[in-house]
Amino acid sequence: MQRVTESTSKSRRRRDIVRAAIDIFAERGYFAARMHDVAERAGVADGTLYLYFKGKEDLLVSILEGHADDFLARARRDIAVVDDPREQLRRVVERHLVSLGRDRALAQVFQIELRHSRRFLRRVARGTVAQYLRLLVEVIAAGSTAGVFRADVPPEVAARVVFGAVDEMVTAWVLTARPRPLAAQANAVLALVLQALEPARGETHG
Amino acid sequence: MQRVTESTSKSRRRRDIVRAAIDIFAERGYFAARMHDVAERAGVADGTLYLYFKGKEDLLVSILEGHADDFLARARRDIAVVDDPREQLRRVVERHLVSLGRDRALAQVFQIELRHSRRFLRRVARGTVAQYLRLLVEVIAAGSTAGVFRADVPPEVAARVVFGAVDEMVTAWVLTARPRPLAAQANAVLALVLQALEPARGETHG
Amino acid sequence: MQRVTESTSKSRRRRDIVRAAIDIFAERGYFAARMHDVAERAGVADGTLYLYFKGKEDLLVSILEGHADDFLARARRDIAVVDDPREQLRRVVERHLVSLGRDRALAQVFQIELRHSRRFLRRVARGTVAQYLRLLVEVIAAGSTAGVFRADVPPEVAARVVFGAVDEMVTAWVLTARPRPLAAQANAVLALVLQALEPARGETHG
Amino acid sequence: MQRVTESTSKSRRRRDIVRAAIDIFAERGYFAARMHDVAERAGVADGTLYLYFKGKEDLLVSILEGHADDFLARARRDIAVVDDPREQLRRVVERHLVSLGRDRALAQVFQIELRHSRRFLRRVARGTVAQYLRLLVEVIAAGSTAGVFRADVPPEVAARVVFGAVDEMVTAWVLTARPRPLAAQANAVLALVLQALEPARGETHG
DNA sequence: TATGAATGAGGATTCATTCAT
DNA sequence: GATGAATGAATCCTCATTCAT
Repeated sequence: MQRVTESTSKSRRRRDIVRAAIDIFAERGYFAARMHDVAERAGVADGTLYLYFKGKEDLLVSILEGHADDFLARARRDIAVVDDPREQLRRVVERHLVSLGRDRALAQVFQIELRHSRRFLRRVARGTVAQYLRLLVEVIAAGSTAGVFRADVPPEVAARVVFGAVDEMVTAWVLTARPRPLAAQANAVLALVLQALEPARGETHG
Repeated sequence: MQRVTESTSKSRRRRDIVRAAIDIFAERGYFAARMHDVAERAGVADGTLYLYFKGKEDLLVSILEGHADDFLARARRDIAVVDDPREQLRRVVERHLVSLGRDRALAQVFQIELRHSRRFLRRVARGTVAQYLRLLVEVIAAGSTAGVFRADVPPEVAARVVFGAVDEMVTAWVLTARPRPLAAQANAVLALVLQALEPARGETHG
Repeated sequence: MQRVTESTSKSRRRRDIVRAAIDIFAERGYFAARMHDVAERAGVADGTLYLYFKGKEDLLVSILEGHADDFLARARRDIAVVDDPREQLRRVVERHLVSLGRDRALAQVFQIELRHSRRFLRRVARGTVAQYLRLLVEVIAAGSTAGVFRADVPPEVAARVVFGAVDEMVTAWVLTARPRPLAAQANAVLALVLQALEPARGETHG
Repeated sequence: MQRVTESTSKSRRRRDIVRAAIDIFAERGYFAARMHDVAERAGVADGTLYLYFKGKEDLLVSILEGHADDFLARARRDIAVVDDPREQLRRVVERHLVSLGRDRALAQVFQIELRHSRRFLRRVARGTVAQYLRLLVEVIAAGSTAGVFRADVPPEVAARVVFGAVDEMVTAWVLTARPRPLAAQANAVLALVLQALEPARGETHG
């Protein structure tokens, strides 16, 4: 039992630190943020941060990894519970908008801080975004095969277009002073995205 | 006559510095780039940079403004020479891809360095991107009125979706080690974007 | 009986820690050495070190005291068992070289780590070295009286010259990658030292 | 002319910084010394130190090199002007004691700060001290050949014994609160050293 | 205009030590 | 006694910018 308590207290503290980092990074930006601020917000001493993370950069990466895995897992589950690729796409896009739409500070870190340099942008692009794109490619390819999505555009390009459209909505939302809920825009985006993927009007399946 | 020469030499030097800055920022990233590196590449002394620009940040902003205005002017001209909104959209998107596709260092600065912080991202979003979006909104709205574009989605959302899609293509290209020409992807993106904007199948104009 | 056991186990653990400290200090140097390393090498927890020593500095001082007293006691015994001051000097110098020559890590701590700052150098100089010098002064003064050592040089200076010569041999040995046994140089050093102390050629004891 | 002025002012500033470093290192010790203190003492800004030296360690090494080269050059000249190896040795030892004896702060840096770690001790041992020992070996070997120094002890050992003896005098002087002039001890040390090197009583040359 | 030497603010990180368990 | 997680003080160095020449 003691181990459970220890373990719980340890991961709780870790979570506290990550939360503090998200908020501080979102408030001041990654570069302007001082580790001391993060420690203070988390209610620990400066040195304690280094018992849980290798350094400032590791803290930023941990934010990414901690949330990206979770998002991807949920998105995969979304896909698993329905068959229609159009419905799958709808759910994934909604998940994307809802996930970030409910934590603005986290969204700021994802849309801005995690892309502050080529190195980081690349890390995100090759990690989370790459996995996300693979998911979209699968859905779109399946839709093409099933005849509900067009087949005349490479699914990789289509997936990237979908991602870019949604990602841009999130970025715009993050930059807006007093935005409407992000998820409120889901329907409009989906209307466009789903129509973009429809089989060409004359296109016949088979 | 001398004034002309001086003036010419002056603007030549300015251009040299901006070019050096683009290359250095692209190579090392904005933060890692040192003003000394820029001065050296431009073949001037450190202090000379400050005769032409207020500082490092101004140098970055100048890159944006120097190229954005030009791009926007050309895009407006593109629109002026044809009537069909679909063709207008096609030309603007192509212009976007071609403009950045022919100067990779510049594209890196646009897609990465100019977005390294919320402050800069916002500046771009409220400046160049805002104007670009207005252009797209005009085209899309005109298309809706003309019945060649759907009217059931706010043109602001549609414009942002188009921009996000194209922007994502550019970013992906910038991050690719040995990419195919950026413009080669124009047709696929346009096929998706144009279909996304088509009037809904049952939709009637008027 | 239990007290004996406890006490034994206690001093054993103390010895383990000192040994670990000697080795770690010799390997990494006093400053680079971390208390955590010492604890790990000794097989105890970090906090345990502080049950036996006041701190890092105390650990270093303990190395000095633990071995210096022993060395001085043995040197005094060496002197006690022979009468000829020349033989006494020979034995003390040999003892010096043999003592450090058989524990290279210890020698490194004595020759280097214990002198890393003026404060420490002074501590050694006023403690162990001062006692050692007194011993040499006694021997040399006795030799002068007995007419076997010169009397025209202050015994304090002579003692310091002897110490300096031997100390330098040890330091050189400590810095050599694959040295010959330190004691192998005893004869050459002694030949020089003993001749240095001989009565001047024309000098008569009177 | 301007270049001369520039160059002069530059090397003057360099000298000022080195002087400040010697004094600060001697006062507080290398580790306790803060670069800010050195800058303040030298009358320059913190950053200026880094225009002349790579860092704190380079500053320490520069003290060594700046003075060691000079000392060695002078010692070589001392040797060149007399023929008798005994007189040569006398002059070198006197030079050693006088050089350090006239700048106590410098002597502290040489005897203590430059030996604060195995790395530094080794650097000194392989650099300046090694060259110094070579010098002594030459003198001693020449003396052996000439029959004025004993030949039954390796000149390398003899040189090291001489160095050790003198070095220890300097260290003791550095540690003394209100010492007599260091050079005052030259004669006593030389009396010992020179007698140590005399040909063995029965030894015949050739 | 051009130069480039000088300036000085600013923060991540380490690790000896403590003390609640 | 033993543990080891938590503490927090303390500083070197970089580099954008200035300004005397």
